[in-house]
Amino acid sequence: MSSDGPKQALFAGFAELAKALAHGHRLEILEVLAQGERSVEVLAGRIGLPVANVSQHLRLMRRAGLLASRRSGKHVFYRPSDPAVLELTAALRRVAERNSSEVREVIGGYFRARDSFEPVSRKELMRRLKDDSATVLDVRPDDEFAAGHLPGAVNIPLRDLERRLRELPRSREIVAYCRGPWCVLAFEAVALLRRRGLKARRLEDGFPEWKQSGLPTA
Amino acid sequence: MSSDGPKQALFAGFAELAKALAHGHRLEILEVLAQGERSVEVLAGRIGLPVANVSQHLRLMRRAGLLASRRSGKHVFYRPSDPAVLELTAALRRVAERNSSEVREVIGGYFRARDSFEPVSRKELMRRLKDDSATVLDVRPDDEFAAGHLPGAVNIPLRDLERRLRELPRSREIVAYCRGPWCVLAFEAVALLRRRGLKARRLEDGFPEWKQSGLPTA
DNA sequence: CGATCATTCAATATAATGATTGAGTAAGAG
DNA sequence: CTCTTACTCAATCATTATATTGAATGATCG
Repeated sequence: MSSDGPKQALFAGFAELAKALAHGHRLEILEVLAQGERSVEVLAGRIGLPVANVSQHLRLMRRAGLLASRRSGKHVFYRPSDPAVLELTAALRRVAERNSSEVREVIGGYFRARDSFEPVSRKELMRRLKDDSATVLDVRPDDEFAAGHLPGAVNIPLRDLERRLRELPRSREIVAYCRGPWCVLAFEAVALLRRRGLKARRLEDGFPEWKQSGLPTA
Repeated sequence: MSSDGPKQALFAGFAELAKALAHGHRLEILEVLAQGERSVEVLAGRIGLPVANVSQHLRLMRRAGLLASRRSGKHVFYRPSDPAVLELTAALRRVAERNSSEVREVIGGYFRARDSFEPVSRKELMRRLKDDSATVLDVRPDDEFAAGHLPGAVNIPLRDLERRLRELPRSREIVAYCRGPWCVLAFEAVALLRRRGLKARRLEDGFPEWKQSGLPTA
């Protein structure tokens, strides 16, 4: 795995870590785990892959040092081994947004169309929470909501949003969020709400970023 | 390259970027390029690989968005496309230092032995530059020194250090630095200087980090 | 223009990675 | 103790990555 000198050995070690990140499914797994620890089975269901395959990816990431796991009864729960792991994925995202033509294309094509208005910053949302001038909507699945969410947030998973529209105020502005800056759920939610005539905007990123920036959670 | 939804397309794009980082030689190339732009040939010589091989790696990284290039006469010069790229490699390093057992082993085995005293922080070095209580030693090759260095630094490439020892003061403390936090050159330099009875310590990281933190350069 | 130099491209062999399948293991339930 | 559940491991095959070689391109210089 390592060549001769300590220099090469170090770079090989860094490269191992990067390899562990270098797969779409693994990044997707990491995004879900950023919401809170999960069992292999739940993860597999969430991202639509066979359990054995997810188990392989998890093992690889654990070996590389990205993940930690604990056993509780029949279940094994995985989680990011370190907050620095989330900073690493954030750094990856930032570079990709700005410098990867493929990524910029997707952003320009899909996301831009659904987000004609500016997203709400964390700071601005904090202000609006204080003077109670916005309804915060969490569109993640309920188990992720249960593992932690923004203070005062209402949880309506995206798949239920259409038939539970009446639970939302028509006059107040709604701020939707989900797993992270490019999580599709919040984009879809905002688009749906606007089509139905509600005032909706999107939080600039998701729950993990909110939590990591030290803001209060529930 | 991308599967169905925009979500998968995005993750695939992020993964492409991570793949471009996921090779020891490519990280080594990036470390050199972090010092300043370089031609393919010089790079190949610096890290000891065939030119064609380096060219392949460079093309791959440029396509992924990590690098930019410009042609000048017969030479093509490559450089990191964005300061965020260096932040990304720094994030990778941080996670590896703390969570990769392989990396921790190399650090514990090789580097720790050569660095029994604490490294000097950028802040501390700034203070000591102001009251002129330390000699700053840049042990990188002269072309990297020429492309930018710490103010007042003396350049003695590591390979010349032994025979140019008399150029260094025996009474003042010497602070050595090179390309980055785990660059071997500075470690070796400090070890050599101490063996010869000089007072030497290592800067906590290298020139790119100094520059990126906004401190003055020459 | 032809020679030379720096770089890239194309072709190839070798090696590593990823998904799938089915068997294996650990913990709890009955 | 056996059965079920949740996960991991091992083996396979298809795909993709890497290094090497030699040929092709692009730019300068005599």
